[in-house]
Amino acid sequence: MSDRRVRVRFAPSPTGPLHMGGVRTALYNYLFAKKLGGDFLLRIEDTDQARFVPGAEQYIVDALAWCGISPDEGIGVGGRLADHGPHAPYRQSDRKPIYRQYADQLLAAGHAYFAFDTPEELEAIRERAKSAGNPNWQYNSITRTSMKNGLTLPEDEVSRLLASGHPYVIRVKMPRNEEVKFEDRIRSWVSVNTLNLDDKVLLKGDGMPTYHLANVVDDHLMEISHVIRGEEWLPSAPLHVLLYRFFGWEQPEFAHLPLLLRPDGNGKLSKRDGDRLGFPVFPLNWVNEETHETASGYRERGFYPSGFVNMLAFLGWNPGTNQEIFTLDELVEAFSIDKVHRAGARFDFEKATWFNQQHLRQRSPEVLVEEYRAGVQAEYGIAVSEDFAAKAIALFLDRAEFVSDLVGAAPYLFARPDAYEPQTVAKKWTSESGSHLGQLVALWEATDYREESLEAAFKAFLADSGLGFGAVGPVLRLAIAGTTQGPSIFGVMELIGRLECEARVAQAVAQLSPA
RNA sequence: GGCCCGUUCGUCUAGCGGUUCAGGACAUCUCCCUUUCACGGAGAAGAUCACGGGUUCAAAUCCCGUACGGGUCACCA
Repeated sequence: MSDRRVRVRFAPSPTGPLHMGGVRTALYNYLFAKKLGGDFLLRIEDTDQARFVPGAEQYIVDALAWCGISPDEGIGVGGRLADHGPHAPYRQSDRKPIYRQYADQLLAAGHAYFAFDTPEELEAIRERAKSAGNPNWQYNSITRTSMKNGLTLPEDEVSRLLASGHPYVIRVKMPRNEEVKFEDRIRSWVSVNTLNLDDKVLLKGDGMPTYHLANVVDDHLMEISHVIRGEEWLPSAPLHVLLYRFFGWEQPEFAHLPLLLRPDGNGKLSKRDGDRLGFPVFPLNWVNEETHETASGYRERGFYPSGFVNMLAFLGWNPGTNQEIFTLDELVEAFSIDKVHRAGARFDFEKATWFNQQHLRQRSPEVLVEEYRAGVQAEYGIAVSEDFAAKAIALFLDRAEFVSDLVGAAPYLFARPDAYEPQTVAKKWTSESGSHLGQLVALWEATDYREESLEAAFKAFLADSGLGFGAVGPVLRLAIAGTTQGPSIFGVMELIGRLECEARVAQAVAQLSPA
């Protein structure tokens, strides 16, 4: 549109935890801004005081910080819950005094008017209309002529009502029959006739602006160049276009993002879907203060922010190449708003875990070692060495999607088996098994107890005794790990060491081949 | 219901008038590797590009209808 500096904003309302759809909206804004060398701001839209939820703002800031989506301006810069930037404050409740003058400006220009109808009166009218067969009564260019407002009341009556403190709102005076067109960056031209639009409230009875006024005023004041938001805003975009026109302001470019759909059935993914579908819908855990219920988050589920963000980016966007694994910085480089898909994207948790698996494998070894050690400490209360961690990771990385898999998949690295897989015992453990293991233990005694040596000695034993791998291998696994699943058993043995291995063999023999 | 938006394998998507009887990824299945489980490798199956009309020498790609899906219709964002 113009050559002004790219400035975008993410403007959530603190009515609860931010869900993943919101995070994706923030992400696309961020990617767009960073790709174009612009600014990404976080503004809090808390004009509805009734719906304010304590902790929600902090949650939003924390969630974005975890994802690495860092605001340049507004709230949450540096992960802190404070205003930062030349257009402060960035919390709309703190900007309350600003909006009135703009509503007055519209009033003076004849683009808005006072309305004195109470919520109760409106409710009654809607009820009446509904029973008369009109399910959707609107305060619009037709009905306003029979309502209690600045357009129908005599001037002195309006002044009297205003002076007497009668509650009122300020509504936009929607033009009667006009085609409003704007070019959406993702959907191309969108056009709506004002016949279908109503006289939306701009300034509420409590003096607070509604979203429509606040968003237009703030976007203008904060020099926002592109409004990138969810598709649920598309129906009210024409109103916003009209407001820019009424104010005589340059209109930002619009881009309405496709919605995230539920994996089951239909409809958009909502906060209420929570854990009901077996996966988190929030980036971070959220504890409901009233019910004390916890809604689970991707972070606590073991996701890396990079994997989570990568997955989100691909829900509705694609670089046009076959590359799917991206870091945040790579996403910035590859991102283009024009490649955002138009249709809603159904979320698939399995693919989400695949993304994390890919990111797990791309972790640097040093970082992974530290994550592993911390995980083992937390899970088993054991401090393992870096060397141990590195070896364990090498052994288990191929079968893990999360760090927690690395830690949790092998409890037998940290404790003796307390049970032996019954099916395998029944199938593989014979009267000879104890003797075989005894001979192996003796053979291994002479080795350095490294994976290769253990395996070599094992093979030599098989050759000498004429036994097949199947006769002894599973038995050995059983004795050491209790299960037949897992990586090279010799690698596991090296890790846990000779003493422990011998003790485990003794335990298995005692339990499975009682003398 | 009105208005708006959308519709390519089960899912996420590539494709922006011809070189595509549609490519990739996840999931599924088969085989190989591994006498385990994974990983990896090779392959298979899976989309008459929602349907119907046009436009064009030529359409998944452009236009119009229809169907279906979604969003939205508050002094909520």
